[in-house]
Amino acid sequence: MPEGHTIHRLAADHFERFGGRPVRATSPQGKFSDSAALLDGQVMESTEAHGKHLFLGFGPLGWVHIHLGLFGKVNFGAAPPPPPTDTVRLRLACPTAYVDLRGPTACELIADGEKQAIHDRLGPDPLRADDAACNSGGERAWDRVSRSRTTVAALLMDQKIIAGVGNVYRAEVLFRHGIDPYRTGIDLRRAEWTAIWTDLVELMREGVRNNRIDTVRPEHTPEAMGRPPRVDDHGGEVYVYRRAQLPCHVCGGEIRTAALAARNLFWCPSCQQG
DNA sequence: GTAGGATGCTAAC
DNA sequence: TTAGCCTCCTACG
Repeated sequence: MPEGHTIHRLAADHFERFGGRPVRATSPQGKFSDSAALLDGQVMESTEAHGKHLFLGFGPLGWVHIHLGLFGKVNFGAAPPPPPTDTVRLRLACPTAYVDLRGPTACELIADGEKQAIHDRLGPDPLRADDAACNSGGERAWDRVSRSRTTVAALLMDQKIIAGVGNVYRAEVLFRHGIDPYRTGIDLRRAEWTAIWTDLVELMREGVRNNRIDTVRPEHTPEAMGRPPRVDDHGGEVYVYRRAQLPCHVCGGEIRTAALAARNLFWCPSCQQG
């Protein structure tokens, strides 16, 4: 689930249900009990996302900083909440709704300064308004990308360079621009990077709206290509992600996979030669 | 029932 | 580069 679009969506969903109201906070699993006791009865004043980091603002008390990691899950429901299972790290509840957090890499109560330190070590986020505006984030990322001998596939996953992109968006955006994932940053042209950045802004915004990742252009949908309808098993329509050894939707060639920076990379060698 | 993998990241070597 | 963290789901006996 969790790439940047998921986290921005979670920020909005938390605020919609709990924003401006006092919440009940518990940690059935126990690992967040002390902080939950402090939060209990406090007002959630704001919510915010930067890359894959979620911040729930509780005024002078500080922020709940949540990072889902690979396994973390968030589940919203309508009141009354069912009895929590023992894996629930944090449950927040108000008279109308509740939310359960399970398996996060991080769930901690932090102060303003600690929150700022997290922002400082993250790169620009295509989903943050000031980064998207006038391509300012894209330009900032280009400063680093254009000087790097690292592959573009690895750069896209580096949260210091660009925040919020995960394994699905990296594979898909490279396919959409016909870029060989093994090209290095220093070898990319500025126009290619600008196209990647502006595409990510659009794709990820749509990801927030739909709460899933769809990357297939209208002219390549099964209907447009005269092929039977399909469902990718992670819930969105994509070109290459987790489609190893299947035929490319565009050229029919075989999608390849390889380990890169401890993650599975997927690409179409014939469509991505640029 | 069990093993293994997954849209992530960090610390330690 | 690797191990470790945390949970859920699928594939396989």
